[in-house]
Amino acid sequence: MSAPSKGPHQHAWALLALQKSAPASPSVVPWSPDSKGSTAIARLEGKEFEYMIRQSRVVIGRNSSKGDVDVNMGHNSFISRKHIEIYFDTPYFYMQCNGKNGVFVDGVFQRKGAPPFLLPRQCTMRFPSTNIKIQFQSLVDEFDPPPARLASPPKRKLQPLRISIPEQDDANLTSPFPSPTGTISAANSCPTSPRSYHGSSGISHVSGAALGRRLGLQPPAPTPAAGAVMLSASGIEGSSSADGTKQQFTVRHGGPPAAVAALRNTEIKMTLAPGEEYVTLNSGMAGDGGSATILASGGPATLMVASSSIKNAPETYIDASGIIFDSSPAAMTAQYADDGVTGSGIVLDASESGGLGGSHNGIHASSSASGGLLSVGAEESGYFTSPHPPDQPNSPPGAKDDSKPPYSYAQLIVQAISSALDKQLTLSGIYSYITKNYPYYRTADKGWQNSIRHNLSLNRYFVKVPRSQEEPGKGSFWRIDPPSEVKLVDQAFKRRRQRGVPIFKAPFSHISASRSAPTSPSHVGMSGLVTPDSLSREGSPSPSEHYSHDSHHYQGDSHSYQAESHHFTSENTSTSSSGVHFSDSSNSSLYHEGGTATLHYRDDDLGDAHCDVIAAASPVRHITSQGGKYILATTSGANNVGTVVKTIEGCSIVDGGVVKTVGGIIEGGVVKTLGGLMDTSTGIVKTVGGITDAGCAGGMVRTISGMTKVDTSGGQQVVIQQTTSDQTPTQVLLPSGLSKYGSYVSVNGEMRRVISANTIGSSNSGTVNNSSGAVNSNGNSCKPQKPVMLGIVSCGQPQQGTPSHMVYATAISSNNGINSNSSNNGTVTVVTHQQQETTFKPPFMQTKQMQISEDNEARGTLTSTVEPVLKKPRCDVP
DNA sequence: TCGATTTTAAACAAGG
DNA sequence: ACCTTGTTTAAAATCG
Repeated sequence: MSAPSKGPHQHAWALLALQKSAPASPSVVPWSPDSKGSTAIARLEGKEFEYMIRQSRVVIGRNSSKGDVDVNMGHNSFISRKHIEIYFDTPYFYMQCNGKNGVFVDGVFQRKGAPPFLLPRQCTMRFPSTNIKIQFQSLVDEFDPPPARLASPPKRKLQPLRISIPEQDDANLTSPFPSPTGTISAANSCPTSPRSYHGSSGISHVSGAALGRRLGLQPPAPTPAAGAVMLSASGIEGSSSADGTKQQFTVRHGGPPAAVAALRNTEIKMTLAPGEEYVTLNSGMAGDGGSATILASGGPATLMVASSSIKNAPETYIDASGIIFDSSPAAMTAQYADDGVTGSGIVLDASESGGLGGSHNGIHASSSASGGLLSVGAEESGYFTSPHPPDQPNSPPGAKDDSKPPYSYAQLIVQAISSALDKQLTLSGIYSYITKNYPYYRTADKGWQNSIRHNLSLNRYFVKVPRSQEEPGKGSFWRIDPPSEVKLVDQAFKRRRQRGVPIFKAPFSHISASRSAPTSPSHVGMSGLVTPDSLSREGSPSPSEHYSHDSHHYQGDSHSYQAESHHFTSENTSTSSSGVHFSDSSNSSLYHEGGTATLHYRDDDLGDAHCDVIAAASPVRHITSQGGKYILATTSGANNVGTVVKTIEGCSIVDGGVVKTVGGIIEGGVVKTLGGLMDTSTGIVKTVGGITDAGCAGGMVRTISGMTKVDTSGGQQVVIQQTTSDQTPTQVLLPSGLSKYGSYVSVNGEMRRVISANTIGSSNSGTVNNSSGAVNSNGNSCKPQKPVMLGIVSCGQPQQGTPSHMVYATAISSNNGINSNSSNNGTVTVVTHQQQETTFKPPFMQTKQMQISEDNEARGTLTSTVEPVLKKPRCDVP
């Protein structure tokens, strides 16, 4: 697709190559003002072109109908028409940025409209959000910009100074914060101070090291403004003096416990020798239990990541593969202005960050409530959630950026959709997610978008949801086929073998490669790794596994392989046996509720997985997934007692460090259901995905498969539907016997909260009924309104032509556990998302009444036929 | 080599 | 007229 050799318009740049070429190492030539137009005074070099500057002013941007520029970078929405102007004012070159996204000069962000920037003799400019770079090189021999205004030193070879931090005994690693401290002082010849960070008051705590293995610091934009810069990363704080001659990094406690613990008693001092551009700091920091590396490039290192700093530093660039900070205020606002994101997130961008490269990630500073935790992922946008490719510490700069992500288009789509708050995205939203998280796709080449559309259309796992009439905008929303959502999401971040790339880099290899500190306990004894080869394909479900219905669709269809092709391996993903494991449970407690984080698959060695952090405290004890979400069940603080962690639909409890349930429901400390249940007194697992009727220890196990009788006393219906309010999740109306506030209904494993009958009857606020005449528990008719629920509540996996199927419905009374006063039959009305088989019109809502004939085995069977949710009917079958 | 899967390209239609 | 969105066909590329 973006292969340089292909594509029609492939590189308008090629034209530029015709302009003229200079020797690979252009010789410095004297320049005189009257030599304009004949003698090259500077040289620009892009990926596929070279441009000799012969005039005093050059405009770099993209051609448009309004005219051409001197250096056309090709069509790219991230590049403005007149993005950069370079002009010569004897004896220096200056750069003026007019592009709305700004530009990086040697990794330093230059915002739009900033004062003219004195270019060093040689530098690299990069257009934000792209990997498009231009090398600038002055050919004027008088050229010798004064150091004081040197933006940043030209990139030279990384010459890390490695400093080992004394290791601590493992026992102490997880113990809570003793008081630490050490300093890193780095003499530095670069005299700049960061710009407008509003002083240095805020001590920032950044816990990115949880995920990261490296910390990289990049110089801030050179501004005359003085003021120290505070730096904090995982308990490391630092500052640069106003004169820029010295940097001070102080390791303190004050970050999240784990980070603090990891760093405690650590004293770090290091000095940048003259000429040194980078300092690499290896420590036994938090995170993978291995190393954390600080890369401070030649300029004054600046790091601004903290809750208190966010508003002052709306953008921080961080290497996704590690933690590389490159603070650049305003850039993000510009960059993401189109998305209405204004500075609440931190963008990761590492194309120039010390050669570590990385895809975009987002981090989001936490509130003080979490002790300065910094979570990864800006939940607000839905775009900042990001996968987390494994490090490639020794890869060349930009290599990772440029490389194609090891995910199929189907996976990317799932990633995108699942990252959205409401689990749906428009096509353009999907594009945005991908381009923001995977720099590879930021090229002007649009072929991949075609492929995305192709996938959406062909893949039956993707369902199109029409916008409501009131909703403006073009295009439908795309969702993931609800019954498959968990499975797909779970697979969405599993790497596959890179197509065309023979060597698959094992996840974790970076850890062992870079780690100088002891392996964390969770890594020790890690076993059962499988070779990536065994998963290099998006595995088809094994025949014995569930979802066998898949094979029933489109049989005989010559293109069935396409409609069915995007299989994801079927695994148990709904409980703790999902195989998802935190890579470092002992001290990586840096995840923060509301953010996102990266998990590792321990059992299959598939590398990192994305997750939404529903809740997290320290240290993380357990992770599971449910409903496409990952849940971190944790304990709190030092005593590990009694932290209740809220999850999506219920909550988990950790009691005395023992996980009682994950993703389950707890009321009054009593585990009600879901996600596996254990008698903590005996350690005996009581249920798997089931429920008990009372407290775990003494309660009778009611179900194994998460289902029990639906109470139909009074002949009332169970109505499952959603309110009209977009803010409110799906809600469930139950008969009086069950319709108690705080009750839950589970449909196909998805827990739905029960709407209080009283609430419905009295206010009817926001809760609607469908037109089927269902009534609430008071017998009052609810206001008939069009249900807006699509897809989320499903009724099992309907099979074409199958007259009945199971409905996995669980109803739980909040008061007395399972309501025993139930009859044997009931009716469940489920609003499903149907698509007509014979037409090609958009799917429509359908309400089905389904009889549940129950037995005491707590399993019901739908006796009515539900139209198969056939997603992609073909137009013509030969 | 073969089949399954995935990617790429492109034609085309509809709608804004 | 142009662009985006969406569907569909066809074929190339990958991979086990």
